[in-house]
Amino acid sequence: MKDDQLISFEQPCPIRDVLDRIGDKWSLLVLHSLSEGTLRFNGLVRNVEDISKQMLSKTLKRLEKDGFIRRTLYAEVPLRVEYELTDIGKSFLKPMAELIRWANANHRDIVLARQQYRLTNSNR
Amino acid sequence: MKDDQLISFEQPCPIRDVLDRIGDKWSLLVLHSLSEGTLRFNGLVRNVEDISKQMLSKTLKRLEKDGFIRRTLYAEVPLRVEYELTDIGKSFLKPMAELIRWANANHRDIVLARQQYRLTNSNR
DNA sequence: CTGTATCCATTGAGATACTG
DNA sequence: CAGTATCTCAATGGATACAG
Repeated sequence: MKDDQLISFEQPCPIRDVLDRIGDKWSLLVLHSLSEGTLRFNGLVRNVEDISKQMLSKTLKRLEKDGFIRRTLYAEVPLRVEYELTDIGKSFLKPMAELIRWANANHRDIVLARQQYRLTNSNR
Repeated sequence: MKDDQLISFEQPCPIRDVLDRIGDKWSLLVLHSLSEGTLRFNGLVRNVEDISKQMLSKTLKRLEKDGFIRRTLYAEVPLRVEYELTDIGKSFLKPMAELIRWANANHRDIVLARQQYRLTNSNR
């Protein structure tokens, strides 16, 4: 596949479709949390900084629906539910790590560019 | 840097900050369009499938503000404006290509997982 | 040619309270 | 323990018309 054909515009566009899932506020953080291993619901609440139970619930459902994670219910008392990455989820860790690495490495430059932009366009 | 420290929760979290910029609907497609070289406004409108002038304008402004692209105005008649990637923008192409490659490679599996999920949970 | 202004519909996200 | 229901607010995105 040639580089200039990386983005396909067939319906639905894969990159658009994938971005719609992981481009939200929490998905990447949840996936990262699960990269170390299985976690329970409240474990994720504690592990993912500042996420509410409600947003975690929604995020987990979407990720499960798209096959990134697997939900296992143990009918015990009290209830136990475990979340873990599927093969799809695990394979996604690699490009995700690249993205995170880039973000960490370049965040400072972006912040500086933003400041410079504000200075240059203070005459708005 | 250890892998489990890839995501920093310092304020502001770099990955959150970067995702907020490129996680929207058009940024990635615009950056990809510019990866081949300089383009003018209407060139981008033609190049980026289905984007409206208004969304292109907003997207370009954000990308410029964050230092991903550079806008050059030529005061001719008629007006000419050129957009091109900055060094930050160019360096971002690498992790972006990884992401796109993954999306293209795994999109089919995601669609299948989604169908399977619907079948399994038809008793909702 | 290169945009901006305005209005509107949809979605994401947070707070709180409640359930099996 | 593991969620859901409801409400509200803010941000995104799209259509159309207008402007320098």
